[in-house]
Amino acid sequence: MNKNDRRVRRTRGMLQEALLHLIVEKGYDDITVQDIIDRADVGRSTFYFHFMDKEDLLEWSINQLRAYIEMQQKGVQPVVKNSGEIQLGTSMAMLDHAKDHKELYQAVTGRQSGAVILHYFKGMLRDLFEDEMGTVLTRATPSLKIPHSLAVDFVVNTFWTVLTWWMDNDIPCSVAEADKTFLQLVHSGMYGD
Amino acid sequence: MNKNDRRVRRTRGMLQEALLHLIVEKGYDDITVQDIIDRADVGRSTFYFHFMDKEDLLEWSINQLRAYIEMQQKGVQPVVKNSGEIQLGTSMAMLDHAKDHKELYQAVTGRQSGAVILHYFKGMLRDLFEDEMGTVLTRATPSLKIPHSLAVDFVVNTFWTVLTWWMDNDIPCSVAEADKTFLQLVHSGMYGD
DNA sequence: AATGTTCATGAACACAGTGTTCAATAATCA
DNA sequence: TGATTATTGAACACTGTGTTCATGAACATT
Repeated sequence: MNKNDRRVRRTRGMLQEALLHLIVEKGYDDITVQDIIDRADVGRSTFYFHFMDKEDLLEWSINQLRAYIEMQQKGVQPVVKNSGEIQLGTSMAMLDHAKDHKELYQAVTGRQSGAVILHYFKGMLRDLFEDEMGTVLTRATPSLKIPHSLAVDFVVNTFWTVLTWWMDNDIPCSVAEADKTFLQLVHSGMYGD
Repeated sequence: MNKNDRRVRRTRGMLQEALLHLIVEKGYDDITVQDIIDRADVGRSTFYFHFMDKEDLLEWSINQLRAYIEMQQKGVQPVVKNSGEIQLGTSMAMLDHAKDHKELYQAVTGRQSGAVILHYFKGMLRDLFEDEMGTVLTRATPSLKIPHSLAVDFVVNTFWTVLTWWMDNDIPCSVAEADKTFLQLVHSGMYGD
């Protein structure tokens, strides 16, 4: 299968678009392969020619997003200011993207979501944050008390918490403010500083 | 349907036990109703006489757990020490329970889990923590910068992070130490204090 | 111990969704 | 243009769901 064939690009594009729209409409878990091919107007056998199943299509779609975020993220170098404040590219890039695709992110962070989609999404976040933290953490603080793996999990889950909260409540809160809240929680918790 | 009928208690008990064992064996999502009734050795129609579906049985089971934890938790009053340290009953009670049912908690926190089970589990955590925090937060700090709903989410997710990390890595770390780590992250983040 | 009530059983059923196969057709590439 | 490669749709076997119903078993009560 030649991925540069115009037909292939077209088919995969339509399937991905159908998936994303359906996630917004009914949540990932309730989607059936039938729904996807109906919406994309693609033959059943065609779907299985490209992807093993629904999950395979999701994984591919998430990887497309990952590539995009990685591109955006490279613009912002992770920084540790003198004041102790941290700045990360990943969180800003993700929040920006979330702002531009609010419906999708509301669906992914909301109750309608699914275990699988969460798994892949958080997996992506983990990779992205771990990259940056490798740089920041060693530079910023040899005095970190908790294990590295727990630190990464903590950052990922705190980001997820803020993202979910930001998406759920229609709060007139800018990307910068959301990012600041995230960094504050990670850095100093609810009371520290 | 009389819930005190010995037959009812027996049937529901067998179904719950089957569910929990199957969660450990293959993860919630992969379980079918067929699996449950096979393992419980209960008729198909009997299952549907008691529960609407797999999810209904799960919800009932989680509520059983909630009742148990609430009982345990009441032993420990939430405290704010002079040093600023916090002490919560919920986290200790949960960690204790997790220690005694490690296989189950590993299955629930692990990759094999499911969206539905996470939803109910975190819902339970949210209720329990919110109760305690209503007391602690108002008493401890009028200077909390983030909204209350975000604070509760943050506590729940941070607890989930620590619990998951504790279950995943077979670290020889006591309940008290895990609880301390959790409280530190919530209170002061990774760097604060 | 007998009785009326309630629960448990298992087989049968219609239904929805999955993933595969195959021969025919249409679009693409070079 | 001709060879290649993707797409199509219908048919198929399969797995699991949730319901129904007549029969049998366990229960509480007197």
